[in-house]
Amino acid sequence: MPRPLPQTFFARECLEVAHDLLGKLLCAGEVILRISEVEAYRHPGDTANHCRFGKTARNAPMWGAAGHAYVYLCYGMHALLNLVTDGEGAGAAVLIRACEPVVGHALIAARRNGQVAPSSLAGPGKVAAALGLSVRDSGRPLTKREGLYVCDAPRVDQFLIGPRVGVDYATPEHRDAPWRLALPDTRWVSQRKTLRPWHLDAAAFLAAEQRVTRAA
DNA sequence: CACAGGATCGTT
DNA sequence: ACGATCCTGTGT
Repeated sequence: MPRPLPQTFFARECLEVAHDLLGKLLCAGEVILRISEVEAYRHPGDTANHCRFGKTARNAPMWGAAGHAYVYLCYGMHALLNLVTDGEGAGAAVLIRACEPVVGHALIAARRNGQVAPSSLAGPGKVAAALGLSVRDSGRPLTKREGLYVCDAPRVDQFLIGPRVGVDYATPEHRDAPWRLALPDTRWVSQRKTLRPWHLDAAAFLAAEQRVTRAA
């Protein structure tokens, strides 16, 4: 049986963790999903970040230690799953936007209108629904062999990048930042049109974007 | 396949 | 008021 990734995996810079999460396995009870699309919500200076106005009851888990879930309700009806990164007090997390089904198709279908197709797992609200998560799960640790946890899988070198979805309220710099990452060659992604291939290696991408962070 | 519109509620 | 959204219906 797979073993949960340790807290040290999550306790790194948000965008680096976001890239590393592509292809990893998300496990919750009888369901296992392969992560195919993520978004990085970085330091509090990121004006798209829920932590941009400081600590509140809702976003408290995001300000805590890495390796915990931050689940919140969007548009009054959708639970969205984030994995907290960086160090305590950073206020950074990775939003899980899409996954491929691996194990538990019947249960996934039952939670997703009876269907398991790309359109039923591409979108952050759909992923949380397929995993059976709700806002009650916010703040739970990701490092125990129970509840929700992440298992290792090979790191991907080829990936797509693009702007994050639905953050028009942020400053232009953060609205346009390519902090949305996805697997190439999979149908299990949302909003593919605004994604483009990154042709250099991952280290070059991370180095360029870390520079943006430091300048901000 | 692309778009428009409604659902629905915690947070600010 | 307003979302880090989804589903359904309509029209190509």
